[in-house]
Amino acid sequence: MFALIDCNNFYASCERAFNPKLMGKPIVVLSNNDGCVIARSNEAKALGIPMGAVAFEYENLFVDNGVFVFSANFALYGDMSQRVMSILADYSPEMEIYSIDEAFLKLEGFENFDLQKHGEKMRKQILKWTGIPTSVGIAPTKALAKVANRIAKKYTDKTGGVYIIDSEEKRIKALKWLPVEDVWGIGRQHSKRLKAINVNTAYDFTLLNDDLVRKQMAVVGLRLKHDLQGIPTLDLDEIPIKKNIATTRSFEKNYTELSDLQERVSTFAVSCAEKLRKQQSSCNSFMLFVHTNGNRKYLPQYSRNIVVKLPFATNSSIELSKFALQALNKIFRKGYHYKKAGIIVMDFIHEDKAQLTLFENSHAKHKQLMKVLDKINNAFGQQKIKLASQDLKRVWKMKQEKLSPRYTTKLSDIISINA
DNA sequence: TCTGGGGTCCTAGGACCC
DNA sequence: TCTGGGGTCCTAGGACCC
Repeated sequence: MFALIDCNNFYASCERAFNPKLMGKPIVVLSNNDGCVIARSNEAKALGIPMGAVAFEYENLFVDNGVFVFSANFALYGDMSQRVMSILADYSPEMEIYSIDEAFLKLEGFENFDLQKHGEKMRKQILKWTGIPTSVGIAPTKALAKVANRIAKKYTDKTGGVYIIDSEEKRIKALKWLPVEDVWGIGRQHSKRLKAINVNTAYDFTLLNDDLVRKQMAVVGLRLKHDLQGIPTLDLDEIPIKKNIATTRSFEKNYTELSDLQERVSTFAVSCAEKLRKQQSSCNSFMLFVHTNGNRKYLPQYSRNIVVKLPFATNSSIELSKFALQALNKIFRKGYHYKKAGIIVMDFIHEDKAQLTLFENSHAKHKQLMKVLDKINNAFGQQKIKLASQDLKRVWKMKQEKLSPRYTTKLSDIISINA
């Protein structure tokens, strides 16, 4: 059996965990630059605030309904996620961290366990130790565990937050209940096409013949169908080494000068290099893009990307930044209002297995240097040591007007309690 | 004034090889 | 009238996820 544990309204719940006054109150969390809504508490959902709502368009509704609004506090959410995951790791030797707020556990050899109790115990412990409410779905396949999780979440009172699909009747009942567009792996495009041929529920989908599914949705769709039928097809992905890493940002205002973009791009490159080193990868190529604000149709638009094949694999901040700035010079055009840029590094190789070339190689001393750099930045806070090409003065500032304290990762932000 | 950021996988088609 | 058959690698684009 597989269990899927999903944190309920994760970002909103993190904010609430440190601020009990928010219990039962509507909460929304905004994206970077306070742009749009990326998380909502149940109370906020009930007010009809959709996912992705543009914040300034909903300002009145927020005020009128006493909605508590937060800027995204990823330092807090990341740390809370780690706490939840480390608790879950004790519940099975095989675990896949699927996203910041979800994990699959493989329950192999748990035949003599009462899985309902096992699930309830997880929920209880996570809630007690972190303050985060969760839902648990358990089923013979990953896709069915997703379905079970949905039921557990929707009918928390009835299910105790844990739902198990362990019989054919339950499987069919669950699939008939689930609209096809809510199936994990069936998005907007596919569900539109499926509905056109009168496939409205997950159950209808499992009745289609293989060839049709294969033709319309490729092997991905076919695997999903089998998994929903209860034939285990998707297995745990245990050690996810990333194949691409990106650092991209919208700017708080428009940039017109090359020098402004240079500072930001250099910082994006440094951030990508740090993430590469964290998983011991080096990249062989990267893509840099810049573009203007697509929502400002009356301004001249410009959007360009450039893919750069590096002469050697690297994860050195210095080298990556240098190449990124060269690339920026190639695609920058004067006279535009730039709103967003980013770097995506690709084509990875283990940092120790990089092929040496005859003429040019990653600077040998950089490896040591980066080690020291990471150590210092880890100990004294991110960005303590920067490259000169980065934003040393840091004149820019992300719009984060409603940022909560970093309760768990910053010494000065830790709550004091008078007892 | 104001519109996020990060990933994965698959397929078709082109360029190239023999 | 009629123009082969088998590969690989790469890229862009589309679909999906959180």
